[in-house]
Parts: sequence; structure tokens; C-alpha cells
Amino acid sequence: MAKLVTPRAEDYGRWYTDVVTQARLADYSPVKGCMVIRPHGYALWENMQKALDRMFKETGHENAYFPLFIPKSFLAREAEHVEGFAKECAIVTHSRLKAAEVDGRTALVPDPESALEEELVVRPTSETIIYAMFARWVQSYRDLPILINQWANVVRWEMRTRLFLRTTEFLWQEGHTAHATYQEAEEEARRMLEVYATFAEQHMAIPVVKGVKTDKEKFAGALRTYSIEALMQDNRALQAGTSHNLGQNFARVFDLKYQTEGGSWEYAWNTSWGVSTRLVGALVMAHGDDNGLVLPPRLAPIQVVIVPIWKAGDAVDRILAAARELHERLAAAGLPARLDDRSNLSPGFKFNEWELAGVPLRLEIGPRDLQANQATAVKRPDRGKSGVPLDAAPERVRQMLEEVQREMLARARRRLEQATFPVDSYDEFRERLESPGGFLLAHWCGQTPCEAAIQEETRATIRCLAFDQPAERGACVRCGSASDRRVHFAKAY
RNA sequence: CGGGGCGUGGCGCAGCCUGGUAGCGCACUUGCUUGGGGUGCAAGUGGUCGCUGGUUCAAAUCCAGUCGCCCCGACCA
Repeated sequence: MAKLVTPRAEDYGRWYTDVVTQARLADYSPVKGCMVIRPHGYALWENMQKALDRMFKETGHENAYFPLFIPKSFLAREAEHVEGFAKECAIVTHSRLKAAEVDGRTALVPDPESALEEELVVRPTSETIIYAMFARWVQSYRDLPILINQWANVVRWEMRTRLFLRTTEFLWQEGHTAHATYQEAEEEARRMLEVYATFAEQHMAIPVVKGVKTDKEKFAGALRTYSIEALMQDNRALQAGTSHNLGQNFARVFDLKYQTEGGSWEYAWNTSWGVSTRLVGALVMAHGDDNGLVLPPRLAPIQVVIVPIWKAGDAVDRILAAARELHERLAAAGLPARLDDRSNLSPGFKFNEWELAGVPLRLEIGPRDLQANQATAVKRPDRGKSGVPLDAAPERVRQMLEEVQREMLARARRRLEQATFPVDSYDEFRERLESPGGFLLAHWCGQTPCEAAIQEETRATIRCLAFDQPAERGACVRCGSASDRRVHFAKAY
């Protein structure tokens, strides 16, 4: 197994790939740009799904499913939308293959006879097909709001891919809603952003900056885009979730209208919001270390691993029996635990293996522990050791898992605070962006050309205009024009 | 699409400069051993060196082409 390099090193990308593959979260597949999510990685995604689903249901949403294929003409209807996605669409042109002679060999080629009358786009996102359906479902104001979520795969033909962070095909959820008023839609978009922020902090132990995107960065076809922005350990930002107020842009082109109480006809107001398997990558980059993955207990597929330890001459049977009993009691208490009783591997090997996999808590049980009627608990993030009386094990383990969850969030929050820094001159901006990086709080004139020039010159983008950023008079860090607030700049993934 | 790097057993690599018919570590198999931080010993299995063509008595090695991958950018969740 290759030795991991430190997360801070220049070769952060290599460290990231090593952790993802060695912790068996995912592998590159024979299909370029597409990954295989392995059971460990998928279990992590499933835990995220469960927690998110619960939060969506609590806010009144229902799950549904729409087609993978979208008629090309649907995509074309909303001008900004098509411009944003046209360059990265996979498209289906034929419905069957046939054998044919190519360069003297028999090969499979698309059967020209089967060319589709209208080509089908593999969904890069589902606004168009979903709002086309909403239009059929809605006649009256009584039919609103519609609050739908879809768990699905989407395809975006990106130029460069990276496990979890950007793959050609990825898994996500996309929420789509229709409302009678602008106000309701706006509240919905903001509500779901809050849901994402809560999920990131409480489950992923990743603190985020909430805010609104600039026009340049907003979703293609949206009135306004909100996002949560997280900071990775190499001090680059990652957009971890988005929520859009789509206004009436899609309602107009798909004729999504309703009759009001007063009898007149109005276009509905839409929102859409999503998070993807990218969050798994965020978890790796936000918490991982030299020993591999570090998973927050609330999302870890295995929260506790029990490693029995013995020497020749010890009462192996008694140790194993105690380990099994401990395992059963933890399972009975609803704690996802795993007993590693493999006899051909040394304890040290197991320690390293489970640490690489990110298991938040390890319980060692050997002769010395048995003597003291305890197990030795070791927390994954800092390897902090303590004795756990066997009698009180489930309760103590639960407490320790909560501690780990809290400590991980606290540590990530400290990192975020330390890496968020006000800058007032362009020189300082460029210097600090290179090292140490992080979020640079700088004034900006509000003009897109200036924003684009800064990106061109420094590779920093405006991540968002944070909600909690106080008003403050100042001068644009690049052009010097008046500004009334600082915005979050960073290099981003 | 630009810049850099790399393709040699399942994984990580050496060998290439200076051609002579493939080697190391890990993993895997078998047996014993060991066990509180990647146990140790022994015996094994597995590769036409990315592909195509050229030079040569002889190519992993030299030449040309081609395909693929990784990293850094542009694009993006």
C-alpha cells in the first residue's frame, strides 16, 4: 500500500486520489471520466441520502422520478439554460446498432435506419422535463405548491474529471418546486439552502458560508442562485450545495400557468436545489489526514470497530468471547459496529487499515483490558486513548462518538476562521491567495467585468456574497470603485 | 484544447542513457510462526514490457506514429 503524502503538500490532488482509492470509496472505471463507487463509498452516500431525505420530508417534499432522456427541443427553450449546458451534453441519436464492414473488419455501427426523429439529451439536470410535466399537473392555484425531489444520475461531459468532485456521470438529488408567488419561491429557495447548511454542519461536520452567487456564477436560467461554500484543507473552496430561485423563466417557456382565486392566469414561480456525490469528496478533503479518511460518526457506515488482541498463552477464547459480547451489545444499542476477528493479521495492521477507512472509534480488547474489565477506546481524529468500562460500554461509546462529531466540527470551524482573512489591496490579495489561500474578504465594485478580470489575473472567483457579511464602505480591491460590502473570494474546485 | 509527467504480473516501481530475451517490494497461494501500531521464516503462482510499424543477427531498451492515463490550467456540482 502506497504511503500517503501529507494533505498540505503541493501534491494535494495525489493525496486525495490515494485516499479515495485506498479507502475503497471509488475507482476509476473503464469508461473515461466515470467512476465506480465501491460499497464503502456507496454506504457513505446512502447515509447522506437518508439524512437528507428525512430533512426534505420534514420540509414537506415528496420523492418522484422523471426520465433520463430529455428531448433536445426542451433544453433549447430557455435561452440561458441551453447556453449553459449545450457544451457538455451527451446526446442519443440512434436506437440500434448493426454489423457493418469497416476497414475490412466487421464492426458495430449505429444503424442509419434507426436515426431518431428527435435526438435525446441525457439529462445534465432535469428542470426542463420536470417543468414540462408540472405544466400538465397545474391548472388552479389550489394545485400549488408542488414540492418534489428526485434522486437521480445526471451526465455532464466535463473536460477534466476527478473522483467524486467532478465525474462525467454523477449521482445527486434535485429538488423542484412550483409556487403561486415570488415570495413563496424565494422563501423555499432560502429554506432549502438552510437545510443544506444544517446538513453540512451537523452531519458532515463541515461549516459553510451561506450566500448569494454573483450574476456571473449563477445557475444558467435562474433569477438568483444561493450556495453553501466549504473550505478544504488545502485552503481551496468547494461549492457544496446550491439552491436557485428560478423566477418565472421556466414557467414561461413551458407554459406552466395557473388560474388565481380571482380568475386570472399567472405563471408559476419555480425553485430548484441540489447536492451531489461531490459531498463525499468534500468529506475526504475537509477531514482526511496522513493516515487516510476521517469520517464524522453521524455518516460513518461503521462507527466503531472492535479489535481483539492476544499473545501466545493468553486465554484467546475468553478475549474473543468478550469481544463478541461487546459487539452484540453495541449492535443491540443501535450502534453500527464491526468486530475484526481475523486471525491472520496483527493488531497493528488492523489499526492502520481501519484508520485508513476512516472509522471514527476503535475499541481494543486484550488481556490487560480484560483484567481491568474494560476496553481501550481510540478516537480516529487524534488517536486519543481512554479506558471504557465494559459494563457501561454502549452509553460511553455513544458519548464518545458525539464527542468526535463535535470535535471534528469545532476543528473544521477553527480552520475556516483562520483561513478567512480581510484584504484591502490587490497586491496583498494576490500574495495571500497564493499562500496561504483560503477565503479572502475583499471589496468588489459589483461589476461583472471587474469580477472576470480578477479571475483572469488571479484565478480567484467570488464564491458568494455571504448573508452574514456586514455592510461596510470601501473601495473595490481591483478598480477602486465604491463598494458597500466585502465578498468571499477564493480559489475553488 | 494548452503545459508537464507516465504506460513493465493485481498494486507500486527499477531496468531504457550504453540493445543480448525481465527484476524488486507489496499483494496472492501453501505451511509454520507471530499478535498492545503496517509479524517473521520458507516454498510457490502470476508478465509476449500500452498498441502499430521501422532499424538490427537480436528491441522493454533506439526511431516514427498511435492510443490511454495522471497532474497543472481553461469549463463546471
